Amino acid sequence: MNHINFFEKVYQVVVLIPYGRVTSYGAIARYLGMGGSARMVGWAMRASHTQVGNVPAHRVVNRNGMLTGKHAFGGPDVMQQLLQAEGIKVVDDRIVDFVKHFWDPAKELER
DNA sequence: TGATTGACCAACT
DNA sequence: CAGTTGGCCAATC
Repeated sequence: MNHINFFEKVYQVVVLIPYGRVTSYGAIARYLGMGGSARMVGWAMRASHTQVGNVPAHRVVNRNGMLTGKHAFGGPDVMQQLLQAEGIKVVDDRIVDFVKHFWDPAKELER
């Protein structure tokens, strides 16, 4: 029914990320059935933070758990601060125990 | 309108 | 092991 854009789909998934959890661009892209469009997820996120602000984009990082988009939050430390505020430890722009905090939409929402 | 870029990922060399 | 290339889709130049 809704002809939802790729961006809308990404937002829907990202907003469902629980507190203190993180996920990756590729995981979202795969969950949406776009495997290779991981870059678009990042593109959508960057747009989302400027447009809405309700999207916890700081909970979305790359596959290595590295805060690649930190600079898009208006400051190089904002994203790290937000994650640490949720109990996620960040060292050297990378999430500690990333796998432990990792939240896979295809696995949690899935099926 | 064609070419380039972009908060990525995986494979290949 | 590190650098390059291809792929995905959309937005910007």
